[in-house]
Amino acid sequence: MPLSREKIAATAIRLADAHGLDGLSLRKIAKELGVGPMRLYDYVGNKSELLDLMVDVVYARIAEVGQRDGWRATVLAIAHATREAALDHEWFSDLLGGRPHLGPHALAVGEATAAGLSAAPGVRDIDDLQRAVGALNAFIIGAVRREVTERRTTRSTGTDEAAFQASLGPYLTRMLKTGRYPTVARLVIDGAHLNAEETFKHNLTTVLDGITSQSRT
Amino acid sequence: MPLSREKIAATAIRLADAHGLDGLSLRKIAKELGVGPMRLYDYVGNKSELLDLMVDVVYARIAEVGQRDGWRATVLAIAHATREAALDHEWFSDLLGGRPHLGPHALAVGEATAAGLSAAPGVRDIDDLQRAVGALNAFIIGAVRREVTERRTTRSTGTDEAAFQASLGPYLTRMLKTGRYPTVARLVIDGAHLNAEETFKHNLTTVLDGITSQSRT
DNA sequence: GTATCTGTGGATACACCGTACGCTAGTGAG
DNA sequence: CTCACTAGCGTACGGTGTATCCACAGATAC
Repeated sequence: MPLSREKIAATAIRLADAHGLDGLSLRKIAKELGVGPMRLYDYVGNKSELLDLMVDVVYARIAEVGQRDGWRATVLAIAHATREAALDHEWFSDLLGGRPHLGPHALAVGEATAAGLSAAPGVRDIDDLQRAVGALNAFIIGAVRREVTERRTTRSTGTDEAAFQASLGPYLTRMLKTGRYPTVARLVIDGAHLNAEETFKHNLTTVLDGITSQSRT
Repeated sequence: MPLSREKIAATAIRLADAHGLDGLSLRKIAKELGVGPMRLYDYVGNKSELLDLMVDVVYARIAEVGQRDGWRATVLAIAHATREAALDHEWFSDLLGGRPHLGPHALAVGEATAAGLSAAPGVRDIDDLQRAVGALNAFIIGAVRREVTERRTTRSTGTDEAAFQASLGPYLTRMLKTGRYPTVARLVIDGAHLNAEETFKHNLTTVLDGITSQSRT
């Protein structure tokens, strides 16, 4: 059985997609590949390195969005591709931002993002660019993390109102009845369940508008 | 030895502060408290519940910022308190956003944030509020996660330029020499190391400005 | 006083994890 | 043929979360 980093990573991704990071172990990967667990160490130094490799494989997909017409379209495309990738590989959102991502594809995505933002109005010098990259990446990391968490919660509590009421609902209902959280109550009770993709897009635009309207502080 | 959830959580927080979440185990907590590990299960259902409890203890501290004059000052204070808490308890940034945080203190912080934002210009109805809360929380989660990651990286690679050059630097230098990442290279080589607190504040302002300048879409 | 029951808490065990290390078999060179 | 090296597997170690059982002490009933 010939092995390679790519093959190990692909198997790991498949297992993580199916079972999450908690369900991913080197033994399981090895078993899936029909080899002994220690074989994997010929190709990856340790589990952490394997996780980094998996992240970079996902970044390879994000990097495929390519150049768009104009900085804004480019940055938007990258952000949306990141979100799509995280929804397809939910474990990615658990890892995103948790370590420096320096694989070749992560660097390529970082380059495309930074190059795009460097052309944005409001970004006048290297400091501006650093702040803008930071703001955008912070938003993306946080937004996909929250969205994946919400999907997982919905999945584990049921996808309809009745199932929610049966599990998390009683506790939350009891807390909201205290009257201590009126705005949260309004959000939970009255809040339409906004379309996630449109929310992401809207808030991404909010952040970009904030970046482009920045005056020198 | 009388136990309580509070005592267990406080011990867990102390251990996690010292050793990170990877260095936290129920056995170690139990040992620190001088009891058998299974004793903890009289007070917390499982490890996951303990982590949620720890998160809510940190939120109790964030909730202490109290009301400020005006929505903006309130929201800024909460965001800064969240960052401070995450810097004091770095494991908090690993958990933030990864599960719904519904403890009483987390709800209190959520309430203060939402109530503040509901008074912001640009937030006209419940949908606007939901999007604004989402954008702000996404930013905060992402920003503290990135900042803590950067601190950890700096700590593990050394705090000066020579140590960085000795560890991560060779790989990154080699990658940047390829010429494939010119903007990233500029950021790494020319980029001043911006003050983290000021960057957070600046970018937080950017997001809030984006929120308040939103026209109906 | 003795016997029995109940509750508390520790000990043991299980299934699993990442990774160190040793051993064996096969292959190639001399 | 013998020896050395390499590839790969098996075993082991120290650790994890959590299930389960047992012993002991105290309380209660007779």
